[in-house]
Amino acid sequence: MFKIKDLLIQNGIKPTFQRIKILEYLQKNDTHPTVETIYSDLYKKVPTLSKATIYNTLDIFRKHSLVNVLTISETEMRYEFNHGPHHHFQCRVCGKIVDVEVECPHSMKPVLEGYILEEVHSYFKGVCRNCNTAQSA
Amino acid sequence: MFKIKDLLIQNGIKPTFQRIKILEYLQKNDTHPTVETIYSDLYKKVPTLSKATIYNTLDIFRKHSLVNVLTISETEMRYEFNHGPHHHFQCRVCGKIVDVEVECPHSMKPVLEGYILEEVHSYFKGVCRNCNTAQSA
DNA sequence: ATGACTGCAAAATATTTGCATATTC
DNA sequence: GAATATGCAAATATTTTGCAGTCAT
Repeated sequence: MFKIKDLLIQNGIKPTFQRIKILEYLQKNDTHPTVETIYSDLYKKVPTLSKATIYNTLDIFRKHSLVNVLTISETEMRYEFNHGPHHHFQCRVCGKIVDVEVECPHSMKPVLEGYILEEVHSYFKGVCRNCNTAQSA
Repeated sequence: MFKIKDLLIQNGIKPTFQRIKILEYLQKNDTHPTVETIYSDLYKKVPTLSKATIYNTLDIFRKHSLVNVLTISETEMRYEFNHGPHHHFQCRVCGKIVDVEVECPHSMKPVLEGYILEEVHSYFKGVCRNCNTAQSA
């Protein structure tokens, strides 16, 4: 029931109302939202919410690996609930970002001896099925 | 001798002094610079250069696939001369970005039927050899 | 009660735009 | 000479910061 709240406590993060709502939002929405989107959507339920709090909160979540930050967009950051390793595809037409499961060795280690590999990010761009079929029709 | 100039002409881009210098800079420097870095470095030789021109010029180059845009940094864009497909590694300590050759199938197609795949971006983060050995020493 | 969190507003940073001047062919 | 490119400065957009007031435990 209080999974999100417990998750915060487990990570040593004080479970305030705003933090719970923001993390809940990310868990429920796999849309990789911008800060602006999070703000607009949560504003309805949490009218006192400010963007500064969202930025601060996301930064804390990131440090605890509760959320991932995507740099896939060229103009602003996208955030997602951390539900394990996967990649992303952004549609050039509608702009939506979807998760992609890719089997990919990412065999960098043999190439770069002596390097410490900590993060692997991959993303793809193109046209999604919806926009593709819409154009063809 | 005028390879860069010819390259611009071939692409239907008017080869102005600024454009030649910017593209030359990117060809000679594989440091994946920011606009700020390009500006600081070129300012010495091209004192009249403005950042607006750099932004405009890079946008033109991008449209002609002469340069690639990297979103690997969370705060600003990085640019590189387009010398074929490869990936990137950014060091968490020194911030430098290096090219990485990775054999990776990126077998997304079987996963996302009906999608048009146009771009593949992959980047890695961690600690580079220099910073790694420096820390150990 | 106390220490941390929030919200506001201002600041900082990155990028884009409008327009007069300068440059290219 | 005509058209386009440049440079400046202002505008825009995103993210960060300082501080007074509020909230959770």
